[in-house]
Amino acid sequence: MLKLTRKVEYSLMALRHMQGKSINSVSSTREIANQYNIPVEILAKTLQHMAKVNIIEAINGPRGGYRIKAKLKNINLVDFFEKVEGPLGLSDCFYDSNCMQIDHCNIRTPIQRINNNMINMFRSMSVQDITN
Amino acid sequence: MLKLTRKVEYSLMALRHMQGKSINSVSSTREIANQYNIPVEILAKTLQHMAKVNIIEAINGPRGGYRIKAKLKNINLVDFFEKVEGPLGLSDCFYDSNCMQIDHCNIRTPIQRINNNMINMFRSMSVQDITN
DNA sequence: AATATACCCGACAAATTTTATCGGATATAG
DNA sequence: CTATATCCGATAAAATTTGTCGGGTATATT
Repeated sequence: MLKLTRKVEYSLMALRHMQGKSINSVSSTREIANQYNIPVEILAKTLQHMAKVNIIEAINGPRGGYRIKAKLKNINLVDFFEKVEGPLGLSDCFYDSNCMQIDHCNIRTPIQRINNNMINMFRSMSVQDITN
Repeated sequence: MLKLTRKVEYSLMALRHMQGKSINSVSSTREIANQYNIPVEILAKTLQHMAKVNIIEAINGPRGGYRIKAKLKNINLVDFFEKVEGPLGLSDCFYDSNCMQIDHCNIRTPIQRINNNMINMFRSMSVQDITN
């Protein structure tokens, strides 16, 4: 409960890796996977996804790879988590409402308060705060 | 990702339910399960567990049930989550370290910072803040 | 043009975690 | 005695997360 997924972790690790390199150099999937002991195919998907949502960009062909495209300083953690993993929320009922308890639930409002606190906390941090 | 489990939700719902009743009256598993549309057997286990960690206490026999035992005001959410669900942490590596990446990981420290923020946030709220 | 390297992507499979069920036990009020 | 309620380990089902496979496209280099 309350854990990051590997997909998010791998994404952050890759971003941090790329950020340590000069601006125009690229990092290949294999290079990153080897260095951090990540299964190549999983990392490949993860990076493809980050490219699709424009956080990084892909350079095809030999000597290709990925490099950072977005300004990491301008992406807060809520945006990042949602781009990588989908909607955020301590309970599903805050974004998708077919819950058996919906009519009887007596803790929806209080949990929403905690949820808001959590969201605010994540929104106050940028991806760069982590990859730096 | 970052969701509460049903066990935690059911626990909070039950506590809130009990808190709405007079001090010495008890609530049976069946009563709570019916009212909030929770599978009886699951709720039974959940309540048994809460009794074992002394948050509530069980009264056996007919006309028995559970009632609140601890001062909910004095239990912060970190303690509560850990009593109900076990250790808390955005990544396993903060409490159990057999991770393949441990020697290569480049985001351990930054994630620990977020983790601390989250923990502090939860520690600043009591169970009573939710059940009231 | 051929080749080797690297990204692209859908479908599927394994593993893990969460959620739920079953069966039979003990305690006690009436 | 009996009915109601808690107790509890074992197991099964469901959902989610994590990982694999197979075949594709793009392009730098020779």
